[in-house]
Amino acid sequence: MDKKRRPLRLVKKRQTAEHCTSRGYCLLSALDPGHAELLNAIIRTRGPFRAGDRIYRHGEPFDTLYSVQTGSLKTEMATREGRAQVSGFYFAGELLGTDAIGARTYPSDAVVLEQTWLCAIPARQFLDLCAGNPALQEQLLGRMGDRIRADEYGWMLNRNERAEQRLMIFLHDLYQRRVVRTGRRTTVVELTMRKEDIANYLGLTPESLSRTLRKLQEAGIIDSRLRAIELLDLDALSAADET
Amino acid sequence: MDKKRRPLRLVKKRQTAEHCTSRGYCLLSALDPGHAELLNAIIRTRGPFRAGDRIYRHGEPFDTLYSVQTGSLKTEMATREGRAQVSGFYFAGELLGTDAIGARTYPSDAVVLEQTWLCAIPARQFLDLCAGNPALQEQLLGRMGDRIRADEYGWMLNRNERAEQRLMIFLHDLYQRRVVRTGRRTTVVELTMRKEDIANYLGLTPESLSRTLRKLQEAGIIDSRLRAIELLDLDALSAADET
DNA sequence: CGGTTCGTTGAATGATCTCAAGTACTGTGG
DNA sequence: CCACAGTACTTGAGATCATTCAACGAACCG
Repeated sequence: MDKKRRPLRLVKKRQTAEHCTSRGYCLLSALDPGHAELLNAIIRTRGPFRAGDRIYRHGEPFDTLYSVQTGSLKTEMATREGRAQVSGFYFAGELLGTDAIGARTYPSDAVVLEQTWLCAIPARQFLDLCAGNPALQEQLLGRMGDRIRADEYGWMLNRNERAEQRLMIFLHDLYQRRVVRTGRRTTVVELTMRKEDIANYLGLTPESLSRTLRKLQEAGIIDSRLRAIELLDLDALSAADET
Repeated sequence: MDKKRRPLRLVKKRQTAEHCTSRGYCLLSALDPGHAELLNAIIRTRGPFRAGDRIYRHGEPFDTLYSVQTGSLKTEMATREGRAQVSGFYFAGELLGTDAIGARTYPSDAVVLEQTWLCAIPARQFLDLCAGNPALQEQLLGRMGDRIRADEYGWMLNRNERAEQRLMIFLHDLYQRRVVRTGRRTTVVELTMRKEDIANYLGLTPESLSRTLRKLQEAGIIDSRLRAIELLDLDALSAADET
C-alpha cells in the first residue's frame, strides 16, 4: 500500500506570513501585530513535497504542527493487522498534527497527495505562546473543539448511515471545505486522493465505492469522472448532510 | 471502538484539600495551591441527579464543563430523522462537555443514567484561568488531544471491525476504565446504561447486540446477565483491543 | 396483579464484502 | 508517438453479516 518512499525534501525557504494573512482561516488572523510577529518568528515554510512523501510517521516524537499552505495530505493509522486506515484529509489552510497534542508521539502518518507546501510550527514554542495569549489559545481550542465535534459527527454518521448517504455527506463536506478555503463555489470537486483512499476513509471496499458512485451518477446527483466529481444536485447532497 | 473515553484514565484520584475532596479532583492536580484555590472558588457541586435527568441539551448555550463525581451519564446527538444517537458514556472522574469547547452551544444532550453527582465548572472562567496558567492549559489540551485520538481510533475500529469485535473492544474498555477509576480488577462489569444504549452506541440494532452477546457467551468469553456482564476471558477481550 | 418497557429469538430481506475478471489510465522506454 | 507493464478502477455473481419484521418472555412499577 505504501509504494514509494521518497526521502523528505526539506527545502528551507524563509518566508513571511504572506501566505496566511490573506485568508481568514488562519491562526495568525486572531493576533495583534505584536504577537503575530512572535509567531512569525518561529514558523518555517517547508516544501515542495511530492505525492507519497511522508511528513511524519506514527511513533515519531511529536514536536511540530503543520499548517497546509497549498496542496493536500491524508493521515493514516495502522490497524493491528498492519493494514493502513485513512483517518482524514487535509487541504490548504487546515491544521495538521492536532491529534498529537498532549501525546509524545504522532498517532498517525501524514502522507502528501500532490505537490504541497507546508508551514512548520514548533509545537513547544507554539503552545507556550498560546498560554500567554488568550486570543491565540481560543483559536487553538476552537480548532480542537471543531475537530472533536467533526469526528464525533462523522463517527455517528458512519454508524448509522448507508454507503450512499455517507458518500453524499463526504462529497458535500469536500465541497464545503473548499468554499471555506477559497470562497469559490465551483461544483467540480478535484480528487487529489485516490479512490482507494476515499473508500478506505468511508469504511467501504473500493468495489462498493465504485458501485455507490455509479448509483449516485444514475440518480443524476453527481457526474463521476476519474480525478474529479461534478456535483450536479447540491440540494440533494446538502440534504444528506443536515443535522 | 471504545477507547473513546479512555483518555480520561489519566485522571488522578487525588483528594487534597477538603474543597476538592471529591470534586474536580483531576484538573486540580496540575495546579499550585494558589491557582487551585482560584479554581476551587469557581466550581460548584451539583446533585443528586436521577436517571433520565438531562444536564444540558444540544443547542443550549455552552457555559459549563462538568466533572463527574459519582454516577454515570451518556451523551446523545439527534440524527436528522430525529432519532437519538448515543455518542459516549461518562463515569466518575471523567470530564463532560469538552466537545462544546470552541462552540457557542452544546452539540449533544447529556443524560444521567443513575444517581449522579457532578461538579460544575464555569467554562469562561475556567478557560481564562487556563490562559494564564501553562500547566493547567497543558492539562486541558492534553485531554482534548486524548479525546481526538480516542475518537479517531474508535472511528477507525467502527469502520473496520465486525459486531463481535466491536463489542469485545467495548467491554474491554469498560473494564479498563473501571480499573483506572477504582483500582479494582473485578471481572464483573455493571451496566448502568440500557442494552439499547449500548447497541445504539455500537451502531447495532438491539437485536444484533443480543445475538452477538449470545455468541460471545457460547464461546465462553463472557457471561451475559441482565444488568451486568462477567468477563470470563480477559485475554480474548484485550486481544481484540490491541493496536 | 396488570400494563409497559426492555430484552430475546426466529425467519426473511437487504446491504456490503469477497472473489474473480475485465477495462482504463499512467508512466516508461523505445 | 506508440507499445508495454503496472496500477487503479470498474463490473459481475455468490457468500456473509446485519437489519427488519414479528412474536414472545422477563423485569419493573404502579
